[in-house]
Amino acid sequence: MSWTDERVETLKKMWSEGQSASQIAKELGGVTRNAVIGKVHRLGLSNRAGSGTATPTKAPAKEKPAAPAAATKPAVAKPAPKAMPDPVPAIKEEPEVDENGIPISAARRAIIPAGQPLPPQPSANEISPEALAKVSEVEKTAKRLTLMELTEKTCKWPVGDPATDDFWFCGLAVQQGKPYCEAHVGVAFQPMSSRRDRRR
DNA sequence: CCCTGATTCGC
DNA sequence: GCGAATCAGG
Repeated sequence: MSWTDERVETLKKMWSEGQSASQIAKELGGVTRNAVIGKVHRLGLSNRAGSGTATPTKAPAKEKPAAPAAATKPAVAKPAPKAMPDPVPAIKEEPEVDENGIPISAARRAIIPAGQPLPPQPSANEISPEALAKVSEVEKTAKRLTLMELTEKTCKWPVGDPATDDFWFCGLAVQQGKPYCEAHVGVAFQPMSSRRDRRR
C-alpha cells in the first residue's frame, strides 16, 4: 500500500480527530501504526490539539519563528477563521430512559469523563438490536460502581437515574482507549449503518 | 502486558 | 519517502 491522496487525507482527518496511530492504521489497512506515525511526522503534523500529556517528557523550548520579518504583511490580515468543526447534533431532550436502560443526554453529559474526542450521540441513530440486547445483558453482570470507584479501566456507562438511589456505573473492563466496556461502546459508538437490510 | 507516540536508520 | 525496530512513557 502506498500513501495515496485519499489515504493521506484519512490519516490527516483521523489524526486531527485524536485517533491513535494504531486506530488509523487499522482503518487504513495495509499499514502498521509505525507507518502511520512515520507519515504523520513526515507530514509535519505531529502535535495534535489538546492535552500535551501524551509524551512530553521534556519539551525543549522549541520556538517556531512563525513569520520572519522578511515578509511584512500590510496587517489587516484575516483573523484566520480556523476550523470550527463541531457537528454536535442537537440532542433530543428525552427525560426518560429507553426500556433497555439506555441513558439519555442529561445523565450522560454530566458523567462523561471527557476522554478524547467525544462520544457521538446515538440521537436519531438506530442501534442494532444485538447491541442493545448485549447491553441489557451486561447490566446484569455489571459491577455497579459508584462514581468514586471508577477508574480508567472501568466502564463509565451510567445506569439509572443519577437523582435516585438506583444509579450506578457499569464498571466492567473498558475497551482500550474507550470510556466504556465493549457492550456499551457498541451502543455509544455507532459505525454508520446499524441496520442490516436483509433482502432476498 | 496492554497501550501510546517519537526517533532512528537501512532501504 | 517509507516503515520496522527501537526507544520512552502511561
